[in-house]
Amino acid sequence: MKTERTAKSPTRNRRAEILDAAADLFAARGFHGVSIEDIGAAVGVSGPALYRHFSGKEALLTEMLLDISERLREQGARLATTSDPDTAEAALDALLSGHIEFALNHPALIRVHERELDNVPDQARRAIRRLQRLYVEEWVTVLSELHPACPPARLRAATHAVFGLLNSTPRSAGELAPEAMADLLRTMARAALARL
Amino acid sequence: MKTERTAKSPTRNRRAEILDAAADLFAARGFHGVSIEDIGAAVGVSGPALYRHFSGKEALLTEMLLDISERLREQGARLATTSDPDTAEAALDALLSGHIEFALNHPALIRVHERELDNVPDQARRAIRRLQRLYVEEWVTVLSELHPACPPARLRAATHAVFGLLNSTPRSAGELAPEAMADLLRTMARAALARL
DNA sequence: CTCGGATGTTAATCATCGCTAACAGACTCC
DNA sequence: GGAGTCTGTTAGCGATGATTAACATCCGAG
Repeated sequence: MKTERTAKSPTRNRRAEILDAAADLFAARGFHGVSIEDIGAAVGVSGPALYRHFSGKEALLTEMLLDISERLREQGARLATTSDPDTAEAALDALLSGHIEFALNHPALIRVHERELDNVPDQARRAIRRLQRLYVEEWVTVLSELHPACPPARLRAATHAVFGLLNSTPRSAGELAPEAMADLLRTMARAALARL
Repeated sequence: MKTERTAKSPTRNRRAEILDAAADLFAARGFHGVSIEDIGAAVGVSGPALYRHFSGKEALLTEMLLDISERLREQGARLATTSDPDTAEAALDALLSGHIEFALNHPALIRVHERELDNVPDQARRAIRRLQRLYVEEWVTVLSELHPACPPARLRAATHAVFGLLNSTPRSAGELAPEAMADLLRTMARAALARL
């Protein structure tokens, strides 16, 4: 175990650097609108150097989307259950705040996550969709406690609609200060979900 | 003026056919993910035949986005003023219903409108943005009557957020029947905009 | 030292794509 | 019946882009 961390550390950083840069580029111009050269240039290396870290462009996107979906799902599972198990209200608030924070801190990731799922190979796409579904179900579970009479299909659609609302952040960027934006989104989402 | 209409009618249909097919393809795979060949194949002709109707791929997208933005703006201007000029409530409801109907009837157009603005040439992009801005301002004007104390920046951000909510339709397609979906979206949007 | 792996570089390959060219059938109008 | 326009077709050109190959460099371990 002697030198393991020192040897891998630079690699890890490079990978993360590449993923970050690629996320920004994909968010701005779309997967097909960005070349391997572009991504390389964004991190200061040029072109085929990326193949030392990823097996290809699709693999890069795949890892990005898997990571996002996994983080959201994990966060969802954590927030929906831990905090104050009595009130579903509290759980919903936690989910809301968590999602808003993520969307405000990582607008590029949100955008890519929303737009580029179709460009990932079949098998990985299924895995990503599964994670997304689990995250949605976390919301639906909480919501169904607040609205027992509401059919699940409607709750699911409502959840997607709220995601659309919360994920509007990257499109209205700069209009409002982050805290003001967070407050606005929380207020609107809570109201939207209050009566279903 | 003798033969003008008969000569142009088939052309017009072809153009519309191409725009429709291209909208579906762009919505599904993104502008750069669709080839001229693909679009041609979708309408039963093959490849370069499209150049008889459009000067290029970018021109096709440009016309599509200009048309959408223009339709929304026109609809916005009409609905925000005509119906019951007394109550801003009624105007907001009209805007909401109009937008929901458009989103449900043209999910592909909504998706393209949301995603592909960056792929249109500078000059046209400015024109499209102007139309979008006018449409947003229509909403902001109505909202500012309902919430006089709310700063315009917040109203603008709220409008974008509601668009995000309403435009979530293409992503949660098939979960709910169209009328049920329209009802849900209207309910949620109204609630989200009730308190700002 | 020097060997080996990790990380880059440039040059070349191969496919795809947007677009143009050259040519052909159909229809209208004189 | 032939000229002209509209709408297609196929072949080809030039550019771009993903990926691979072949070749350097650095650096830690033995």
